[in-house]
Amino acid sequence: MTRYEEIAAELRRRLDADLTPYPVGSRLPGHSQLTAEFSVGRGVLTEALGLLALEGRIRIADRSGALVLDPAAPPQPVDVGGQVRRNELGYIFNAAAGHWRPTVPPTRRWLPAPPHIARLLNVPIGSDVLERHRIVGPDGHPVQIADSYLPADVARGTVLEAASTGPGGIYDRLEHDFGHGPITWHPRIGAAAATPDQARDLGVSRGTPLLVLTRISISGTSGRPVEVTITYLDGHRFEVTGQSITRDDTAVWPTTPATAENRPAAL
Amino acid sequence: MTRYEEIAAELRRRLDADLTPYPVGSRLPGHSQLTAEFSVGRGVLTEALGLLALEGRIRIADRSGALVLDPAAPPQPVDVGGQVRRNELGYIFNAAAGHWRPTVPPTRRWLPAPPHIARLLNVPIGSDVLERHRIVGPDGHPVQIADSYLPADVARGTVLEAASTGPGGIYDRLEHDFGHGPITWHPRIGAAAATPDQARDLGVSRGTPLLVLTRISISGTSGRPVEVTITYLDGHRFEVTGQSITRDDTAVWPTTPATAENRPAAL
DNA sequence: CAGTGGTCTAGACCACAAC
DNA sequence: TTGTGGTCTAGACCACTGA
Repeated sequence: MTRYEEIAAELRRRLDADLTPYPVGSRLPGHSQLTAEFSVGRGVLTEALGLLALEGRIRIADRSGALVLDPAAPPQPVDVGGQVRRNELGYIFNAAAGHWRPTVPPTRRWLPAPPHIARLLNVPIGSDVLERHRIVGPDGHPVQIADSYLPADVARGTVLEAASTGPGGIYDRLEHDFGHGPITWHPRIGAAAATPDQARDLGVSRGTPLLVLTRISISGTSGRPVEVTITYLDGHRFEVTGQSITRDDTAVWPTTPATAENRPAAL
Repeated sequence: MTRYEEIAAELRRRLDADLTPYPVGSRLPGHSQLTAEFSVGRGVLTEALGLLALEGRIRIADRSGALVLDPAAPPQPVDVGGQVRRNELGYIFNAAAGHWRPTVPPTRRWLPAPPHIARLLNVPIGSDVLERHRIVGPDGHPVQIADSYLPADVARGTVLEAASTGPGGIYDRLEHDFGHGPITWHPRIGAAAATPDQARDLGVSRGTPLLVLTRISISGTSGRPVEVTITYLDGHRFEVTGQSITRDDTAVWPTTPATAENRPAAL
């Protein structure tokens, strides 16, 4: 057990105690006080607090002390692949997002496609793609980053380069005005660490695990990807709920016989 | 731009170059060489390498140099909530896992339920729960941690405390032998940072974002949760694929009128 | 203006990996 | 045996927060 793990464990114990000196919503003591109490250098303390931040026990985001979070707070559910709704801003793919609005106008820029975007859009790496970057949340509190990417042959010179894309948003333009309807969406769910920029945008600690929701839009006419949106949410606050599985699904029952190859080495 | 961000950017540039000095599969130079080249202390270099590790560009897991990873490697798909299969070891909830086997016998222990487990199992915080901890992967390469939790009234004194739970595993025991069938499974998908223990088990860098697949088992007879399994996968290597969404799903079309309340502040 | 966390330096000892 | 990354110390300067 390293020193910073010991300190993290001790702070965790205090945060868990019934009459904790650090209740939810309060701030931890500063570095100077804690380094003195534990007789360690600042580096060790930073390591210990970093562990607690990665666990979602505290939030280190501004310079006003580490905020104590509620470890028992249940994650907010996010729908994926369920009912699709629509409002004047665009399509809504999960219920909670229906009450969210952009906190600032979206930023738009053309950039050479990085490898993972190029793969999703099926365009050459480095070819021009339009990025629309939005920060979204209820009444101004940012909870979600939504980055959309469109290939040049779809978006160049269109209203999709503008801040406002009109009623129904990007998808109404693509489906109704640009002849790409009906669109099929392909969702994927991943995890990534918040980059320094993303941590700033979302107000979370550096390196916070993020839930990454990727949605590829396939044109109904050409069959090609015309857009991809990548949504980032704080992994400590949100989780995706899936459809339940019942025993009916297990009716297909291809038992694999145990052989020398697949048998576990020792059980 | 901080010094460690500059260094990370420069190393990223080299990793991206066509004739990179650090090809995929090679090892970065050591701290002594890089600190000399960039004229920085070790702390700054550690920060820079830590950024690249969180991005999945390098893996810092043993003491043999930072391994260069392939940033264009597509994530391996993981199914959730689809077809359920079964082999002699237990139920298989995604196709890839069908070829995976435990790398070591599962460890079992009784522990007081931490808050998030207690909530999932609907038992009091601190009450006894049985933890079954498994590390699973193809032919011994660990790729997945699977931790199962069962309440005392379900598992105490049963074969579920043993290393081997018999043909069909936990779920056959619960459904066929303990009278909990048919079970309904409720999947959830989240993100979390690898703890030091998990990083060691999976052979990934510290703090690596993990995909967290939670599956709650609801008894068909009592309607109560009888088990929960939490699966952890390297977020840099895996992603969950969902069912595609077509325009038919948007037939329900409750357009929200723009009002003073929900209109964006500035667009 | 005092305190905070962010960043950085220049040392050091250690367990472990590769040769 | 040499070099690696992990850990730790004891300083320092800085921008920003909050009273």
